[in-house]
Amino acid sequence: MGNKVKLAFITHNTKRKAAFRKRKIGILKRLNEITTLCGIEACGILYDNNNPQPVVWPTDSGAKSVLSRFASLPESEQSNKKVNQEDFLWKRIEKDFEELKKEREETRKNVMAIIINHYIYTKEFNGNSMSKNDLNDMSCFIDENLKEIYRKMEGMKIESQEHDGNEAGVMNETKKQ
Amino acid sequence: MGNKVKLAFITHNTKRKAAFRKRKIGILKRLNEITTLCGIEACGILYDNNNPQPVVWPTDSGAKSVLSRFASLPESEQSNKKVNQEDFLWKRIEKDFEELKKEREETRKNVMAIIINHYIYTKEFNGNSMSKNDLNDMSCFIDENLKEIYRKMEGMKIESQEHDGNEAGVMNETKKQ
DNA sequence: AACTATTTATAAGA
DNA sequence: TTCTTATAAATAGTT
Repeated sequence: MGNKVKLAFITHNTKRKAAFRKRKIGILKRLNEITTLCGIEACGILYDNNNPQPVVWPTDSGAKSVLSRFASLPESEQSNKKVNQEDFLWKRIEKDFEELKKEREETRKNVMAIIINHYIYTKEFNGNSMSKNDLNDMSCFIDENLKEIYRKMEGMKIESQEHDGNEAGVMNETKKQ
Repeated sequence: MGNKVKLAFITHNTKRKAAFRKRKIGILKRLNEITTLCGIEACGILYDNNNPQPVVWPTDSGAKSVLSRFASLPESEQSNKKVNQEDFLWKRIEKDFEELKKEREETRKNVMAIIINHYIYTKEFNGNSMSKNDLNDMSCFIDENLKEIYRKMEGMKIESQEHDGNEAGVMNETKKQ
């Protein structure tokens, strides 16, 4: 808990969304605090990925009034972040799929790492380098374990996504904020 | 030190300015973090009373130079936790696979949600309830979009994991923390 | 959503 | 202003 987190894109979908939810609140709160405490004007705009409508602080109109002052600045510095629906749609979907691929690769690596750790532990292998024999032994160990894993995970296999034509069900999908 | 402060205008001049200086940095840092961590776009504008030029994030170069200090945070905390129990091994592997399944389901829902949002946006549908016609129209819209998506995502499909017997390569796997 | 161990921000003092 | 430090606040992971 409260772990330090590396300043880099969080690939894990659920974790990233949780982080966004929490941090969004944090930023909005701080904007509210600094304006109240220091008597200044400010605004903030956050583009939630799933939502073409950005989170705007203080309010749309409040932000606009601040932005109108900002309008006197050179065009390039203004928030030219208008999201074209079409672009947005594709960008977001591609991203989702990319993340899923990454996630899958990570799972594979995790499983490998676990097996290797397990090997090191069970064999009490402490050497700095592996002999030909060690390597062979480890290969066998990994092979056995992988087979076992995939056998046990039978019901958990990730099938490819299919479009089954059952659109009637889509109305039941939860709409993302 | 670190006293709690009432959420109200700080009348003391020096204190208020000090608070602004510090909190400005805090907000800019958080904007930088949320955009990096969550892969979203955001911007923030702060009007310092004494300065006609607002602090602008991310485009203002001054703000960026402040943030550059935070760009490279210490990252290596290699917890050399040994995975050391049979139970633990299986629990972790199962968890990894479970997460991957969840991830996949989430991606599907995301795509659905995006399409539905897109429908509502493009059709400018504002009604509280849908008529039979609306529903039908929407179904067609979703259907077309899904087909398009799966066609475009052809190369991104998530195949099921296979054990290909190529254990020689495992030594190259990056071990997770 | 609520909890809690940590990390991070920050108010006041030096 | 910058640094230090005690305390408050945010938040990552978990349930």
